[in-house]
Amino acid sequence: MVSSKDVAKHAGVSQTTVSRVLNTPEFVKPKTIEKVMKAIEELNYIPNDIARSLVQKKTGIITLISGPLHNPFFVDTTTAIVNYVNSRGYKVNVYFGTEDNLDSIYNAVLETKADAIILSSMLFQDDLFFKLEKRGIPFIMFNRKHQENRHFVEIDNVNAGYIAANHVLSLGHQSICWIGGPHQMSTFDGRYQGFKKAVKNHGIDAKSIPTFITNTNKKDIERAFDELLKLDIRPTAICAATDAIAIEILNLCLERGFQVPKDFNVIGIDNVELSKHHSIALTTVGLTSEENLGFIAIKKLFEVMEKKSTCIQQTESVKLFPRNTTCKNELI
Amino acid sequence: MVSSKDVAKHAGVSQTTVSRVLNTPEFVKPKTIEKVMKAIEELNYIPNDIARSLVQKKTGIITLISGPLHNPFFVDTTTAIVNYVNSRGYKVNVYFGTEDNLDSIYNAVLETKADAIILSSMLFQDDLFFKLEKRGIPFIMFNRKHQENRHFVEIDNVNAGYIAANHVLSLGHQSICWIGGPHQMSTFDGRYQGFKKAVKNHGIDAKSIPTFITNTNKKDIERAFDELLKLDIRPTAICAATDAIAIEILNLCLERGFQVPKDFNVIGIDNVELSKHHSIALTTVGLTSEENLGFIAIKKLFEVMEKKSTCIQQTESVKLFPRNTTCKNELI
DNA sequence: CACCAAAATGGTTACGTATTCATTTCTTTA
DNA sequence: TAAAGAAATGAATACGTAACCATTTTGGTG
Repeated sequence: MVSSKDVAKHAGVSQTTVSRVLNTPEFVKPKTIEKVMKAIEELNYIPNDIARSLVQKKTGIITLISGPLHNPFFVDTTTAIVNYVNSRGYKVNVYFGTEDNLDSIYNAVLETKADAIILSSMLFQDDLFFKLEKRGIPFIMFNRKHQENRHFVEIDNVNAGYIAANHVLSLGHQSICWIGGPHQMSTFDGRYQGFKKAVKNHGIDAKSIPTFITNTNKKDIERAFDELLKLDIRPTAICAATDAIAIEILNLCLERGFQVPKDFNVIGIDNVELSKHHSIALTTVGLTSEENLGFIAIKKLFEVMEKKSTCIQQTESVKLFPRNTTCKNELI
Repeated sequence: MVSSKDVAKHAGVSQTTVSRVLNTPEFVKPKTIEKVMKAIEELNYIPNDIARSLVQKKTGIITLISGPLHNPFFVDTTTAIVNYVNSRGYKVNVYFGTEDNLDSIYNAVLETKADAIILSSMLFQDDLFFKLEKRGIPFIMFNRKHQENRHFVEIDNVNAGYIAANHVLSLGHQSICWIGGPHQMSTFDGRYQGFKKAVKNHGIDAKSIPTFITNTNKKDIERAFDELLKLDIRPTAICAATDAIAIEILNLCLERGFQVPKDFNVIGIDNVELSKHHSIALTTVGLTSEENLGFIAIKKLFEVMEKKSTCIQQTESVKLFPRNTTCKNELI
């Protein structure tokens, strides 16, 4: 391992000067720069970023705790976040959190020196929030928020749920249902609140509406779908809390020989890139803005790191994206 | 920032002992461990992994240079790689390489102290290969290989191309075409070689077959597809070099009002997770083994890091996965 | 030519840990 | 109880860089 000392010796200058050539060349005589650069070249010297981190107390690393990529939402956000972070000259440590591995991820992350953390895995009540605040590293949540109501960027979940339910109800569907995830996550909770509100607005008793609260892995969604098929009155429209769930429902429908939207209407929330594919063409609710939620969040996080902002509390507006998985209820 | 020295002082021991408590507690008296742990607790001490990296000359970081996630192949490999690396207690620096940003990624990566590198972006002739060997860091390529023929895990690309072409030809399609990427990438080159071989085996002059070599972003694929539609004899089967291309072709077909497989048969290569979705149901060619290619590669990389292996040269066998985007040519 | 300010360079230290080697303390056994 | 060996601890150092402060060199001016 060739160090800046070796370069210094080889160039006949001090290590300090080598450091200056690389960081503040404007304070070094051109001729000296030349000498040092030549030595760097000849010795094939590469600065040790670890040593630099130690002395500067900056790692240039952002930690991302994302959900798994089989959820297309995280495909979009991970892309946006990683690319933005790298374009800013930082590195990204990526973790894909699931129910199983979150604890070990948190342990690893808390023992890692990163300049900031961006995560989506936070629960509404989560000790992690306080651990992070105690740790003193800037952090931001995207998609989900904590009950402390700080450091988050989310979509207007309540309104999204409302718009989704309202859409299918307005299309004449009398018998609808909800498939969502655990309400410890602000996302699912908010969206379901909005869903219920729309249902009530249409004069329907929310309690009469079949509601499936499930984990979001494939198997559990399938289990919920099987339950759904057993209902006495089979719903004509399925409101899914996320596009990921909706797209998996789509898959299950086709697998079982049902047609969408003929047999079932399906609507999601998130307006994921994949939902735009013409083989999917999922009706969904998503950001009014063109920007990706992960992108909005990571930009905000950099603002915090640069002390331009201190506390982020941002809720983005949403709108309907009608596509081919919903249609007027023919039975009317 | 509370350091191990602070803990030492607070516990009334030396810094060395603090270090030992954390790393080799079997050499420390139980009572001393207790004292130190109490101090760690009280001071809320967290070891500085950067300082540790500096002295141990190990960062615990693996660099992953992947392709972009809008390519579903990289969704699968990134998932497999990141999860495996994290399960081994390492961290992953992720980059998504495109035509535009590869140079800056390489610069960043070469200046980053990682314990190893796993990448898919290598060209068949690529200076990067030699730079990496010079750098002396273990590295492995997945999906693509370099002409030096070392450090790679790939699928049997030639056979994959052969199987794909053979499949549609055997279904009675006389007029077929090829859409692939630049041949500087071993993947595209190998697959096209196999495609041509199958064509010849069916007594067709390979030169008569329309061949579109395109960049793999959405716009360029669309451009190729438009060219395809202008052909005098419109092909009934489209062989795509990757599932990513095939799935985008699917999208374009539907967008333009064509039906698959009625108007066009489409076949891909890679057997990407998304291809199994019933809305897509893409016929494709993929690994015989159940394991993901990224998973195979990252396991091999760890073997190299542990000096169990030195040079990886692995080609995995493939087979056909017939689904709904291909069918017998009705015109026969 | 002498002097002074500005420019350029160098010596030393800190960052926080693991490691090496030396020293002290404890345990066992004759 | 003394000696020898084992167990436990500590002091000093290295890792490779940036930063701070001190020193030398340069260039311009009277």
